[in-house]
Order: sequence, then structure tokens, then C-alpha cells
Amino acid sequence: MATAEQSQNAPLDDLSKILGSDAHALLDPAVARAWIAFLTAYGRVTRALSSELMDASGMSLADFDVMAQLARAEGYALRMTELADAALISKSGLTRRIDRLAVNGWVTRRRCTEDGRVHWATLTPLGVKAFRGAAPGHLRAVAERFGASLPASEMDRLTRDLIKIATKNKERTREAV
Amino acid sequence: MATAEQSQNAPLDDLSKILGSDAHALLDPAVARAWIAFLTAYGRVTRALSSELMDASGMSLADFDVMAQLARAEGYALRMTELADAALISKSGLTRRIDRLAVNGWVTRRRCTEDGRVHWATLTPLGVKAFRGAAPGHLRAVAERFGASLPASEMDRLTRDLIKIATKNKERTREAV
DNA sequence: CGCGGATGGTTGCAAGTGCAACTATTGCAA
DNA sequence: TTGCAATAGTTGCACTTGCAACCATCCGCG
Repeated sequence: MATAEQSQNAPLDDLSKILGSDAHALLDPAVARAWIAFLTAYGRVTRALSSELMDASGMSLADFDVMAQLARAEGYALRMTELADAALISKSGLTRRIDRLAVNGWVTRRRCTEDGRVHWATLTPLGVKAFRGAAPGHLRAVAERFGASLPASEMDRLTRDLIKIATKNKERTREAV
Repeated sequence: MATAEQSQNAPLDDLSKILGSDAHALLDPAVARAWIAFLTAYGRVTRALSSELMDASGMSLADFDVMAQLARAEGYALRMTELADAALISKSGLTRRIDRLAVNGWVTRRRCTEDGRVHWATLTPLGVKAFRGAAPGHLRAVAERFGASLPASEMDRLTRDLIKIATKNKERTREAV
């Protein structure tokens, strides 16, 4: 499912051709439209931001997110698991991402002295510098690609709606067995 | 950037610690909140839907999207490029996805007789059956995870907002050189 | 004709990703 | 103390992905 504009009319009507008229009972057409628009908007915006950021700073969107989480943390440091949760990636994904950031000299990994299992990922001075270099352009791009589409009044409503959706899907693991 | 609830208060205020007070000039805090909520909602919903769909039908979200595009197309068939555009993936990604779907016997690839460059991807009867099997559960899941979070009146507004964002980022290739 | 530029798809490659299995470390309990 | 379950991270693996280079085909112009 994709392409908001083309199919904004009746994505589900098309499917009822193949699914029969129950399609509408399964998924309200209005929700189907919203869902398609959601996927489309996400795909387009992130693709654009990602390549702009990469061109400008040699940093992937995921790199930026991780570094932003560190940038806002106390002492620019976070435990691996905390950081993985905050950046919405898996623990293994984070391990390797930190490896790469460490190669750039942007982040270091330090074993915690109090609890040897814990490792702290910390932004280095060089990492702070890199983040300071990348952030203005990226934030401006977010403002332009995402923010400028809507008036301020709509933006708060959008935020509220999105938070409701996010909250409803909070549990990170599958519940039932 | 991520985790809507935790940081809904002031994601940008945190960053101004590292970026200085210009942070607010670069990106309106309201937009920053919306952006984080957007990323979080997308990540959580798609992760959940994806694993549910895989468990229930052995189909990835991307498979479903591609098959849904075919399901709604005239004759259950689309050219590769059209399909890639519609499903928001790259041409090479589509090539390989169709390979996989073809192995399952869900899709066939036929060379176009009128223009030998063109290939048509077509849903097989088996593919139609698989789609019919997968769709009800998946649509219901979308309804629950995405649709049920908001009242119908909000849903249309959300759709309109998302379409505006998607439209603003329509160009698929980088413009300036 | 027949050659050169566009167009449609595929492939080589170098990533990135999550899951499950594994290692290291801790903390509790007998 | 010793032993074992719980927790934090890392690694093996199998799979996706997109970009850029590549092949195939078509079309228009001399």
C-alpha cells in the first residue's frame, strides 16, 4: 500500500474487488486512507532527509538519532540498552551502530565500574562537534519537509494524534502466546 | 530521536543544551515534538504489524504491500517500475521481492510482447488466494493498531495532514545538482 | 538501415537489520 | 562459599536494502 495522492479516493474499494464487500467491515475506508497516507509520508520524508543528511554530514539518519539521544543525555552518556530503547532499534543493531560511530571517533564505549555488565556509550568531544555540525542543517530540513507542510495549530493536533497511536502500540514484546 | 511519551515535553530544549539557543530558531519545538511522535508511531506500529503478519501468513509487510498493489490493479498485473513506485521501494528491491514472491508461486513475471523491455508482474491464482487469506487479519490489525486510536473525525484530518506532508516531498529524485 | 540516446530491469556490492544463541557479570540463596 | 537464575551486551546468521554499473530493448534521426 502506498502513494497517497493517487489512491486517496478509494484504496479499499479497489480491494473489495478481490476481498468481497467485507473489506469495509474489516477496515474502515477512512482508516485505510489514513494508513496509506501515513506510510507514504513516512517513506518520502525519511528517504529525503536521510540522503540530505548523508550528503551533508556523512551521517545516517539512524546515526543522527543515536547521537541526538546522547546529546540530550546527562553527561552525553547512556547505557546501551537505554539507548537502544530510546532510538527504537534492537540491542544488536545498537551494538554495531556504536561500533561504527566509535570508528569515526564520535562515540566511545566504557565499561561501567560499578556494574561490569553495563557499558556506557558516550559522545566524544569530536562527536559533539560532529553533531553540532550536522544538526542545524538537519533540523532545518525537518522543519522544511515535515514542519512547513502544516500550520502551527495543526501541528499540535497531529502530535497528539500520533502520540495516541504510539502509546497504543507501546508494548515492545508480543503479549499473547 | 524517538520515544514519544518520554520526550513529549521538550525534546528541543534538551538539544539547546548542546546546540545553543538557536535550536529553537532552526526547528520549532512543536514541530520537533510532532516529528518525534511521527517516528515513534511509525516504528511501533509497523514493527507490530509486521511480526503479526509474518506469524499469521508468512508474508512480510513489504510482500503484502506489493501484493495489495497488484490486487487492486487491472488484471492483477503491473509493470515493474509502476509497482516499485506504488510500493515505495527501489527498482532493485522490487526485482528481488518479486523473485521471492515468484518462488512462493504467488506472482509471475511475464515479458511484455509489445515492448520487450517491460515486464509485467502478475498475481497468480495462488497469490490471490494467499492475499485473500492474509488480508482480513492484517486489515483488522491495522484497524486496531492504527485506526482504533482515533475517532473517525480525527482520522480524516490526519489523512489530510499526512497527504500534505507526502505531497510536499513528492519528487523522487534529488533536485539541485 | 543503423547508430546513439533514452528507457526498463537486473545484478554486484557494501551496507544495515533483527532474532536467537552465546558470553560475561551480578546478586541472591542455600 | 558455591551454584544458579537474571541481566547486559555481543556475535553468528540469514535476510533486506539501495546505489551504481550493467544488459536489453526501443525509438528517432540521418
